[in-house]
Amino acid sequence: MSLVQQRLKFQKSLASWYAQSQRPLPWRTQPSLYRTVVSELMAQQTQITTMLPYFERWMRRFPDFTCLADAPVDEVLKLWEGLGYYSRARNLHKLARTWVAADPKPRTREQWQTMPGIGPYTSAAIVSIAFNEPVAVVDGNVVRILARLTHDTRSFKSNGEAVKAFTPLANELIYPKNSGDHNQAMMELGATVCTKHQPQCGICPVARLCAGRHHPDLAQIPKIQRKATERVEIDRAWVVRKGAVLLHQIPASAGQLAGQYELPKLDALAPVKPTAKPILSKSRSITHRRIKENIFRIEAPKRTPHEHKWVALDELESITLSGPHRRWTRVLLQEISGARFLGDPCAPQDESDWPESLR
DNA sequence: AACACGGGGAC
DNA sequence: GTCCCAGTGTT
Repeated sequence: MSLVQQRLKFQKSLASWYAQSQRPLPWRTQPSLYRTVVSELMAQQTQITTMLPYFERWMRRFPDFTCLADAPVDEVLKLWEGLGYYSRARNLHKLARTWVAADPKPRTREQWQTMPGIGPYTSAAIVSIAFNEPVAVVDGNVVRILARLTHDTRSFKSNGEAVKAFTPLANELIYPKNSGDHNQAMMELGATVCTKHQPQCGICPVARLCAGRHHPDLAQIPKIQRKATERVEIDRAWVVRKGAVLLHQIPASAGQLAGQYELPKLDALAPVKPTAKPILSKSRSITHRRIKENIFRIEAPKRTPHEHKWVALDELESITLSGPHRRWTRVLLQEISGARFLGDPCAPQDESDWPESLR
């Protein structure tokens, strides 16, 4: 008997488990279209426990589409600060303005998918939860559950391949009378029972329908190939003179961050690496690369190198620091100037947010 | 199809 | 350290 043939049992077992065992998340206990949209955007690539306090704070400040649409973008970004993937906040803000202006309001999946920040996953989540449209969501949780239920040991080239592979089955299994809860139940099961590490088959409501249940390799499913993480280390210089900081302007010929400013690379200014420890070390990830940046405090060079420029503090608001360095450059700037970069949503406002080395 | 985009939780 | 998280937009 295939899983699809037993889908009624599957749906029923899942639904009654979800009714009893779901976590009381704020967009479930007090549902609305707006809260559904905000929660789905915030939850993209972000664990629920991480975004939960942000969601509560957001709802206090922006309780509905209109309040959000009326807010300045800087304030929107400020409340998103720390969550990462800031284009989500910009898109959510744009979406609110679009939604308020729309008449009639978007309703179908196709209409929602034209909204900024809304792709195949989020459009399915919104229309199934808010409008009971029978469309399956397929995220990392659903892929993991379905691969294990069918004991699918294939190796997928990417997450996108895996999502594509399991979308038809996910749609076969959906419970059309309550597709919103069905979708949320699938994700809840993946988040709390069918977890990547140590799946809790003993309490799984659909264990008896699971082909992978008794296989020792269950926790290795699904197999999704990842590019090896490449590690890169970059040393940068922190040079201050008379209330100005030395920055490097990325050439206009550069592809991505052309014209923007960044902290200078250390070897462009100092022939030998300082013996003192860096005043700041931060790592960041971009796709398969892990970049560690060390910032050293050094003395001003005799000559200002090509493409470098002294930027006075009162000019700083008018230049664009390249995204990756923005937050930490502002922190350092704040230290020397004592200024509060109130206009910069990425600048930590409290001393407690500063790195240890600067307090 | 591949890559940029963040920061943190869990192991 | 590693992997992954209620993915989307751009090239």
